[in-house]
Amino acid sequence: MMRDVDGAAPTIRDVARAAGVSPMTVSRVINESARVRPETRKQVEAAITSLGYVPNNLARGLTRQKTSTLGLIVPDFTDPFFSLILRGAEDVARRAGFGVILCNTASDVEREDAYLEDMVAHRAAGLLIAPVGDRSRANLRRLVPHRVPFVLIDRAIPGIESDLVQGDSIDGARQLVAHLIGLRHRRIAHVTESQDVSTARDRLRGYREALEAAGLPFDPELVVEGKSATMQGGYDATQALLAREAAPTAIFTVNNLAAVGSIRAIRERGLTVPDDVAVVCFDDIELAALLHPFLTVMAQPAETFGTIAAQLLIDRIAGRATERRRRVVLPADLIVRVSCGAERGIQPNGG
Amino acid sequence: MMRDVDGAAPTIRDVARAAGVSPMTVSRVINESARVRPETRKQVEAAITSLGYVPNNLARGLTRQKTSTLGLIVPDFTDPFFSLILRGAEDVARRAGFGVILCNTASDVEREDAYLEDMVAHRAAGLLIAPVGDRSRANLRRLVPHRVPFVLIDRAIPGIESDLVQGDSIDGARQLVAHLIGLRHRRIAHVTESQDVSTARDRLRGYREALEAAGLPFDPELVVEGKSATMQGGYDATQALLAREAAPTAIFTVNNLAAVGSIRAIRERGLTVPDDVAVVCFDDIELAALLHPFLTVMAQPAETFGTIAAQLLIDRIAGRATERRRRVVLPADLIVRVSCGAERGIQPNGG
DNA sequence: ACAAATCGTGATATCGATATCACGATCTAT
DNA sequence: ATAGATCGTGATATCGATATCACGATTTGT
Repeated sequence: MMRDVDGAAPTIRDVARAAGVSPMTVSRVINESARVRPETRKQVEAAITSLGYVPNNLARGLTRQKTSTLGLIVPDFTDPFFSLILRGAEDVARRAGFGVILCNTASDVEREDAYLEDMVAHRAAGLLIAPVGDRSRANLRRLVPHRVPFVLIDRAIPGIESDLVQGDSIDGARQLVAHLIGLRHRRIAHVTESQDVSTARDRLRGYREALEAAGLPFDPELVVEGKSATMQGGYDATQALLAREAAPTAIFTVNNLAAVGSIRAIRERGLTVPDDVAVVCFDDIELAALLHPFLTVMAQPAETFGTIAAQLLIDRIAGRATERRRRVVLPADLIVRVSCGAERGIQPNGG
Repeated sequence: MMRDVDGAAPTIRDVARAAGVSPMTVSRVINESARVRPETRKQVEAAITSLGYVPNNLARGLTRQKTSTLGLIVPDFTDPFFSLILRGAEDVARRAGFGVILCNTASDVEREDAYLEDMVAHRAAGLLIAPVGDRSRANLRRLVPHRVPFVLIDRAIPGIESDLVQGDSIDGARQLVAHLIGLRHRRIAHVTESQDVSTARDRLRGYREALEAAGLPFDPELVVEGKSATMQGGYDATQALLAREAAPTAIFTVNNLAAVGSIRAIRERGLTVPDDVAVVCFDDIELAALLHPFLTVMAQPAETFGTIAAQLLIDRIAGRATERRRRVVLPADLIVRVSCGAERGIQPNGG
């Protein structure tokens, strides 16, 4: 077994000693910035590789008073929507020389707060945040005095005037519901989540607008708020819906995970999608769709959410941004598959 | 608009001044460790909240010569298998007071190397690594002199004697193939990835063992190595397979993503799964399965991979581990659904 | 009641890298 | 040829927190 000469990791001083120069010169070499005699540079580089020296980021960040780390905070990174955002953001960040710290809030405001404080403690250069909801407002406000720039993703928060990348939830919901109406559905339910989340509010609004545009009445009984936009939330809400006397013939769920739960609940009741109940939702599940093109969805360009948000943030960190907030709204695409019942022609099923 | 009194973030010195004590006393308060008069503590705590002070982790890490950050390095965190691992690991880490930095290598050895160096620079307390493959060996070796403890996840690397959490790929593959054989398949193909990856080697071995046990010949023509264990890899490999004269009646793919690609290729050729070609694979796709229980898989407890690996790592960091490496092998479960053709009874389709 | 132990607090040095200023050596311009 | 600019390098202070030692004040034991 080989043993290191020295137990601790080599420092810039060790390199300096080995190369016969001052630490300052080593610093110049590793930062490629200043004028160093080529000969000296070579000596230093040799010392660096022979010692396996890696500069200490902590010390660097401390003196420089800033790091090149971005924080990325999402409610759940196993959700394909968010994991795509992460991938997009990570890619752009890395290309720009930033490292990325990922945080999973599990839609828990306190956990979110803990992570935000963590990021402040780490002196992250900036944050990309898909907040838990409006209740995150206090968390984000606490960020301001620390001067950490951040960009909100997917969810807006009234009163928070930061940069923002989001989808067009209102119009997307309108389209989805209009599509159902076009298929002759009249009793269309909406499974949503806490109205604390801007996308949930917007989608509910789009739902109402679509009904109104078609001259259909809005029935509050048909809107059920699951505990969260997850399978469990969708499942529970749908069970409640189906237990009603006048059950809906179609359901629009606030996102893809809720739709999966919804479909489970429908099937467990012995009903069929789309024959008994049509289902549409926001956000695609790419893997599932490839295996079996089933779910009719309003697909958002999730990865692009991530890349654009990262770009906005990096611009701002670099001071390349205007003072004013920037708001990017990306359009969503209606992808018609089986679950809405469209392939059966324009025949209604509810009569 | 409110303006901060001071432009910079408050330091421990600012808190000390505000509370009328020395920085050392503030340090004692925020570390809850030492004896501080309750009265003093209260004053300090008041100063902390009023200033919104957050201790600087960089400085802390520098003096303490260690951080409470774990690095988590995976080939692709949009892959549901890895994203579950992440969730498990992140959960355990957080509970133990560790932050987590996530890195996506995109199965690129050089990118992996860059990330590892990053983690060393950050002085991460330890690393959880699902390596790209055996070619990661050099990367990992470079870690040793820095004394960064790490745990390998999912993939072993010959010659790297670290802690390791993996599934039983040999037996899992054996079971999957035996299942196909039990369904009377005789020409069973295997879509694999680079043999640089231990799981790919093991699964190939299990495949061979199952054939052997059944007295079936091993035909190298039926083993195709995709460029990667992704949809594209599975798609390309399967296209090649189906172009052969004696096409297989069943395909065992090295993982779930490859299976999705495989199925696409099969369908594009106008064939049906499982009637024309049966498909089985490693790793479940939970979301897809809930929507439509189709894929017959060998399901690994991915989240448990993450939790156990994190525990092993944290133990080691805390010095609570033995000197010897620990190797945890978790069993996989065969989940029979549609794609293998089992529901058609034991009727063969190939003759 | 008095020595000894304990308590609460502070002064100082340090972690590793870099910003800043300084300084001798070399180069440039006229 | 000589003043002035430029180059290459180093010395020193500093970033923010903490380890360590020190020291007066209080408590404890007998």
